[in-house]
Amino acid sequence: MDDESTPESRRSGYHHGDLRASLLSTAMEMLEAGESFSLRAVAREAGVSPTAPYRHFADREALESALAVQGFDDLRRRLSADDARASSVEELVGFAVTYVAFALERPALFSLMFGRECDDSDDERVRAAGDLHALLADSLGDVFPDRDPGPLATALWSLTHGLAFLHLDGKLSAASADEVAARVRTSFAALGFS
Amino acid sequence: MDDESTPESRRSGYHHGDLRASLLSTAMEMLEAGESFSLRAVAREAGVSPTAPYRHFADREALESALAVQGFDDLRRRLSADDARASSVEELVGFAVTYVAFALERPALFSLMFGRECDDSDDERVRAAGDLHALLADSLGDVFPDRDPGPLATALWSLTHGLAFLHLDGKLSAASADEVAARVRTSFAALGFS
DNA sequence: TGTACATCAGTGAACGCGCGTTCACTGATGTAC
DNA sequence: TGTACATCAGTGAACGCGCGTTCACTGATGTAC
Repeated sequence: MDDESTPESRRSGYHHGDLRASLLSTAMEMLEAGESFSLRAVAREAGVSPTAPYRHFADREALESALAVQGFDDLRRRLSADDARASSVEELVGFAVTYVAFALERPALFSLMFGRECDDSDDERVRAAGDLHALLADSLGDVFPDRDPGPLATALWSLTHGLAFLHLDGKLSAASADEVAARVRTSFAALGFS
Repeated sequence: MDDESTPESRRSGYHHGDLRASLLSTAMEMLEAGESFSLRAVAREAGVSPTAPYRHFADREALESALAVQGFDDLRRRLSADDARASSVEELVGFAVTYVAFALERPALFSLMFGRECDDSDDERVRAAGDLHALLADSLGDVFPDRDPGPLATALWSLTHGLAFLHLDGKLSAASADEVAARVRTSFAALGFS
């Protein structure tokens, strides 16, 4: 094995090269298309037998958690490329706009991240969710140093999360991403955050 | 048929008497137990063949919509037994507390009402959802006659809805219903509503 | 350098599951004469 | 009042579906001597 051999270059008919990564990206594409997925469907899409994924993931839930981890990290990076906190109310509202936009662009992934099922025994998942949470909590602490951050954090997170889900589930309709963003800003403004 | 013969009293081995109502209440019990259900499971539970429900519901979705209608009506009645609007901030916050409590007590029903799938072609469903919506919107108009009700309604509904879902999905944990109620009140208070 | 062998990463058939839905049917009920 | 008949409300077998998972297997790869 020389240094230039990437996983892809090592592919042969039988051995895939980097099936784990390939499964993850395939599954992510399916989520991004708004579909949910099954182990079998992912394998099919990746051009591999239905049982091959079991070499890389203990079970369906393990694959799901791996995707959730990517989702949490993606969302965090999108909120703040360099993990810089929000430092003004304006930036905080910007976070909310991004959060809702993320939910609408990648609804199946968002549901997977925040939907009912949640594997707390997956350390990476706990880490990724924690990192995201820390960014938001720290930002809030910076912007409102004088207020008890707990209740405010819960309230603003709930507000944002609710906006995301109401749009996702079609209870609040909007023609475009811009309209959604405007509604998020208006909602925050109606509560005095602008 | 005399006046005293209730549907139940007309049951025979073969004819059920009032299967439609029985299917609805069986399905509702399953939802209340937190399970989701299938047409087959409901039929099984009701002691009837898997195909019997088709006499009363066109398909699975029709049954679901009928349940959602009950859910909307139940929630509305629970918010306000006589459809009286909230007339103070305090009562408005009480609505939110009730809304979240409802979601946590009947999570599967709540998801069915507000979750992704939604049949807008079912008139009864549209009616029931509309009635609930009207109660909330009218209340808000009464309590804040001077403010543009739209943005505020969206914001407060989102806040409440977000609180419900974050609790449902285990992102906000609480040991008891009282704790949840307290968190709802605290959240509203943190935004100046108390 | 060549070879034996352990290990890795796939395959393919099969399992049992529950689902929604269709079909032709039949038992029970209500009604018109 | 009794009877013929239409209609209603069930049954039960069967369809095809996709799923997660298991199992014994085999082809490919890497390594130790």
